[in-house]
Amino acid sequence: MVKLTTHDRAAALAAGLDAFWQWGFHGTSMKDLERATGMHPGSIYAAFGSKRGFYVAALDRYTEDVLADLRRHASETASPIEGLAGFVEAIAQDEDRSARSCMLVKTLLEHGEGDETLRRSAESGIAAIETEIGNNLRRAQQRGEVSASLEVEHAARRIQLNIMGLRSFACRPGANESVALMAQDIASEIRKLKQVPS
Amino acid sequence: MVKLTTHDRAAALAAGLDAFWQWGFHGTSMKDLERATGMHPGSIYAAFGSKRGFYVAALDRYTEDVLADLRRHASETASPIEGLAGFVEAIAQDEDRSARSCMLVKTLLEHGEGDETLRRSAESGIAAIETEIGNNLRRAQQRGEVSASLEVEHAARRIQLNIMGLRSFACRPGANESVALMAQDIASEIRKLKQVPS
DNA sequence: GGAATGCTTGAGTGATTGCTCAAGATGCAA
DNA sequence: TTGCATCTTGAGCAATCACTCAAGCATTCC
Repeated sequence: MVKLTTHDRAAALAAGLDAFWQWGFHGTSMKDLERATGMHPGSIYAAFGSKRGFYVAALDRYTEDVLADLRRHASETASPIEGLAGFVEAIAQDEDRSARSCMLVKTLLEHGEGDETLRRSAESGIAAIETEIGNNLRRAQQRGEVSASLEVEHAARRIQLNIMGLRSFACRPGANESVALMAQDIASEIRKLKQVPS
Repeated sequence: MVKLTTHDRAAALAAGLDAFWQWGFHGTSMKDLERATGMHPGSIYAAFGSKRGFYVAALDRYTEDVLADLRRHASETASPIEGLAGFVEAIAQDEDRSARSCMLVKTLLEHGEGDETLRRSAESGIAAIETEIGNNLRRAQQRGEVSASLEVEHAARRIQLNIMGLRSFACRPGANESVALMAQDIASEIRKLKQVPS
């Protein structure tokens, strides 16, 4: 068999994600994607089927990245709560991406009404992240770090809402310092979950 | 002098806002705007100068609407804190618009990088709303409803971040019930500002 | 009525959109 | 080397994009 692809699919996905992340789905033309990936139109269509297919693949990759990041923070401390708090604090510190919104929220807002495929794709990513946050909270319960009576799903949703807000807030021009403050606020609210009379 | 416009500018703005709100700037074509407003291209350009000009005018109108809504809620109770809490609760109850994101956040995310004009326009709207929330908090301080030591600007930003998150969260397909719960959470957090030892 | 004024009209502009596909390049087995 | 299979290439497709402008129209003043 011949080699499957000359172009590195992972690299193309990363470049495409970057472009879509900057300019959105409608704002990114195939010409932009050709420039970003260094691929010719035919190759892009061979690899991803369509512009929409490319977007979905890039979005899936984004979700994987976020999940990996969450797990990395969780593995760095014994405390799952500290892991979550650290994850939130890191959002404000990442210089490259702190000024960028959550790609999943961006997708949801751009295609809130209309493109069902992309909306579903975004929703499943958001649900996966919510589940992962919930897993951390449940682990915290098992360790006795957090009250057993905590409604995990509700709390996970609340944390995700905060993250969504934080990442959107971070898009405001010149919001750097206040984003850091807000991240601290949210992180300390997460840590308050620990302070339960045992 | 002849009559200035056959078409009602306010009605055109409302229709245009509705279209842009659904499909975003890039996702809404001039054809869509013609259908939505019932105007012909020439008339739209005579009234608003360009597609971008139309968008900015619609966005300004949106900001005015939100500010008016905030003031209405504030005027309905003697307590500014109750006014803010009621405003947040109402987001989940508005059936037409509860599934729609904040138009300002949508603009910010769609043009996070790139269109300076639209980004500035969105930022100034967000700043105006933040100021209005701050005014409410300051009024609450003057009434002794809230601690005089509350950092008003910080608290206003925190509330707005919550609202941004809530409105984005509300775009998730089938999130109605949990949006209502989240809105209750946020409203009760606002009310907690009242519980200060006097 | 006639002229002047200024909005409305919509066919049409060139540019750009997402996408295709025949031709060329490349790699491997025999 | 030959033949086959696969991948890459990029000019070019119809459709759509934002936008224009000369002609048509309604209104008002004299």
